[in-house]
Amino acid sequence: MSDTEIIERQPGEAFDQPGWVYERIRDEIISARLLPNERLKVGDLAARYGTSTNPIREALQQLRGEGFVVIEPNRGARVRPIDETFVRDIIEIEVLIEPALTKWFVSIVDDADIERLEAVQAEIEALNFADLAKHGALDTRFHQIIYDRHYNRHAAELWWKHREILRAISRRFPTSLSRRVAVIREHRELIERLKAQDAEGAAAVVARHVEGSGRHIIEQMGVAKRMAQTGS
Amino acid sequence: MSDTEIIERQPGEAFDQPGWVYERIRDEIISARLLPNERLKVGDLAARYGTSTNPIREALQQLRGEGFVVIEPNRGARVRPIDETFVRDIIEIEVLIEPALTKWFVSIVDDADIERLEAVQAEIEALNFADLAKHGALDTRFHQIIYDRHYNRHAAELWWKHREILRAISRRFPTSLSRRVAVIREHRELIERLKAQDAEGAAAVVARHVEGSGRHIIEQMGVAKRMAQTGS
DNA sequence: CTGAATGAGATTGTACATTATTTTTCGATC
DNA sequence: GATCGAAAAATAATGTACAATCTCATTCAG
Repeated sequence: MSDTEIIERQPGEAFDQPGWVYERIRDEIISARLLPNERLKVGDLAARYGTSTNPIREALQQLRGEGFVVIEPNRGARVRPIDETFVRDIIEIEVLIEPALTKWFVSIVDDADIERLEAVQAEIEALNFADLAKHGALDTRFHQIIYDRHYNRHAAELWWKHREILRAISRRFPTSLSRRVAVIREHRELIERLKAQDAEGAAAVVARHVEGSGRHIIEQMGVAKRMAQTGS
Repeated sequence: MSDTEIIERQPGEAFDQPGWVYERIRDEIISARLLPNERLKVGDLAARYGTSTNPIREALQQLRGEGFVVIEPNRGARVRPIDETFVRDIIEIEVLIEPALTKWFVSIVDDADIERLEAVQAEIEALNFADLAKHGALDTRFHQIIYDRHYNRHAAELWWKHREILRAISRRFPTSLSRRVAVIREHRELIERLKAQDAEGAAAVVARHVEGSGRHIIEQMGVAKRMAQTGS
């Protein structure tokens, strides 16, 4: 572990429910505060989070199930690297899934859906990327309107899981100007296609949207990596 | 829990490694011996498997991460239903992913790959569904040849996870004659398309193959359900 | 009949014992 | 004197036992 600070459990926040340790470790992995392939010793983590070892062990098992951690028998847990390759892999899957989900949405979309999409989109444009975390939340909500109603819960969950990873990663980086423009434009285009009941067109827009988002994140990760190499 | 038999840990088998409890519970969920939505009490399970509660708790957390179990805070774990809907959802995702993986495979396939595929296919045809479990293993190996070499490890893992679920489910049911014929035919077709470097054709065959496999499993599940209703 | 108190049952957290692995030490051999 | 290897100590994972907390059902007073 790079630094050995102790994380306090403050009663005010959501630090009481079982599972708060899981949230923290997961966040530290995704946000790269825990380095790729770093060993995760239950003793260390327990001291760090001020708990006994059991909550740590259970959190690590859950993270293993989700693929964030690799555990070898009798040898403990390691951080699975969240690198450009990982993002590329996720994006490739999303490029397949999201258009498919969108296509079906066209067949059930109604006026209320459109209104909600336009409302969120208006918020996004009003915010104009001033607050990255908030933008991420809004953008998630935008797409969630489309995917939440889908009958395929498994696919929607998979999207959600991938979404959270990508959101956590991109929280670390600025959004380029060209990307900002593209996001706004593609969202508007998507709404238009949905209004026009154009399933193929909507799917195509989403595919571009996802791919562009992935490319942008990977680029930013590359920049950050080069900065880290030359900087320190 | 329907029956309260105690599962012995026999040293001969793989019953010693940490994680053997996980395997067992997972298997019992997929094979429907643990009923959908059934409560999973750590105390009961510990008694059943002859361990203390910790291994159970960790297994449940891992299963939660994988989506087989749902845990509510302070209310314990429940079996996520593995029903027709679940299978349909998985298949829909696989219909998207597997053709994409196959397409890429066409661009790197060599003679050795083809030979391996043909060898496994020969084994499958020789066995001719005489042993369902063995057929499942062979069929998995067949497709694994194609997916294992893919650069997108995340997609390959997803396929593997889905594959294991479907294999465990279909292990419970017989394979209809028409499905047997279709499996053999489609495998042969796939090999032909791969030989011909026909990416689109290969992808189309795989899409049909996956869809047919899903349809068959769902049908069998429906039959079994109706039998259970009238039978008992 | 409603609703708060109570108690059983189950989950979650803590402490410790056991077992496996890794590192270190020490001695034999080249 | 250096190096390789085996034994032993240290470190960490895994398993067991138990305490504390939460939930839910039941009971009993108003």
